[in-house]
Amino acid sequence: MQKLEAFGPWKNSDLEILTSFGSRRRRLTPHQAILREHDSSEDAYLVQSGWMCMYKLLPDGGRQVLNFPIPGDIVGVHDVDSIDSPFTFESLTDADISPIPLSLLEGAKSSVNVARALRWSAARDAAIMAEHLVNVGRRSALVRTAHLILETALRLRHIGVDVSHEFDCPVNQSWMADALGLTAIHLNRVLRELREAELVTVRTGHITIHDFDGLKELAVFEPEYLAPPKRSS
Amino acid sequence: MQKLEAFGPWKNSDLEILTSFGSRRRRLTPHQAILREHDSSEDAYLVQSGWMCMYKLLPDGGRQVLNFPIPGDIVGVHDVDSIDSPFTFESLTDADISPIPLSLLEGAKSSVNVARALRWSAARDAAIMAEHLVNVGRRSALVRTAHLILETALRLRHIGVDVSHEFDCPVNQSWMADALGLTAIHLNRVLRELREAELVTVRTGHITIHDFDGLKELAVFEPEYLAPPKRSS
DNA sequence: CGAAACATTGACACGCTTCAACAGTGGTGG
DNA sequence: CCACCACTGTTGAAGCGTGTCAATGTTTCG
Repeated sequence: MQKLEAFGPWKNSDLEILTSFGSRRRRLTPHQAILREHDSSEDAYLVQSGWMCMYKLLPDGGRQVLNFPIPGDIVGVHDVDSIDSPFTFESLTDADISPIPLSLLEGAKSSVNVARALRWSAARDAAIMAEHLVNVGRRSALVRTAHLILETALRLRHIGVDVSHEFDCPVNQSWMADALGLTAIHLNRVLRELREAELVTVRTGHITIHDFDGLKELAVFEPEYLAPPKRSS
Repeated sequence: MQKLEAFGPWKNSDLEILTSFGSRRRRLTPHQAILREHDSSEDAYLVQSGWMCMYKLLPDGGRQVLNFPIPGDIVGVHDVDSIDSPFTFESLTDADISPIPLSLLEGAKSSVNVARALRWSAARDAAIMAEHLVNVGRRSALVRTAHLILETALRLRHIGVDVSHEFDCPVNQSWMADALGLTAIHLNRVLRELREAELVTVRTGHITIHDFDGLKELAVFEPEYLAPPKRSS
């Protein structure tokens, strides 16, 4: 809701639709898989609380995390006819998610405002993925890590989390490494560097940012791709 | 059209819509930028002929290629309200593209068949991007390169190019390296390895596959994510 | 013919991975 | 309440894959 504020003003009929997205609800414990690679699903999922994770596995056991969805994110908007999900989708923590039938999602687009919000959400997810690819393909481990931390902080801020100094982040070093295309061991050393540079401290479940500007400068972070939409009225 | 065959049977009204996508047409010479990062655009683009390229630039001059769109691909389906494109979109060769107003694209979804085709196209692009991220994040240079070559071959096959033995590919080593997150120099060595293993030969503008199965095995290539939709009738 | 873009090669440096070991931490059952 | 265990995090040493720098070859095209 926080995330969608900028789309207002909302009509009552719109709000009804948005509420309907949350009508069903599924409570999850950590590491419960909602969707596995090649699974098919008639639902998308709105994350209501908790941290989730989208990833792909390799035959050799390797893992590439695509994204860490947080509350307000919608996951799994695939083609209805396509058989398989391209990724696994599971909980990282206790979490609540709302399955949304894809047919309902399609129908909801009859509201111009809702359609616009969904379009924006999809566009933003694609932009995040593109930036992620740049991160992994073309930035050093240090910069890459700083970038991910900043992106995460900003995404949290957009859903109302105070991130100015420190915030909860249940992503452990293995998972973070698998998002960054690094080994957990090397990530550990990178995190030490960031700590010793007095930029940011990552502890289990918790991130403390000591020097926001310094981090931004190191990461050459340009936040536009995460920006909420301009109020169009 | 070739790509969309599986969506049939098409009604005449559907075909009219598809034809309308190609009504305008813009002819391009190599390395003409259609869209730059942070540009805004009211159009998406249907590639009619030629090879295109989507990429992001870094302040230090680095470049990460996101995709090489080929005929039949639709690029730039962003949120109408969002100000900026997350990537640059330019021609690699002589090319023809059809700008499609996003409003027209939205309107076209009133046809169930067209809407379905567009949904599938978007889902597929996302799947390609996800696989690309896995490639760059978690596979060795050799495997990664093999994978990109196979993906490219298959995408060409889906639009009717005979790819069984050899095919044209105007992507030079610099661009290919920037797609793979490698330096052009190292890619050159990797290509030599692939050639000496008698798997594939990449020459300027041309790729010859000597051993399709060997390549697939090396790349651990799973083609499902590129698959055309199941005929649903 | 000459110039520009592209491809190729060698030597060397460095970032990241690998393997191995150990320390901290939280949860569980005896 | 404590002992134990699983999970997570931390550190060191060594090796390898990829990047960097510099030079040369090759192709294309005006």
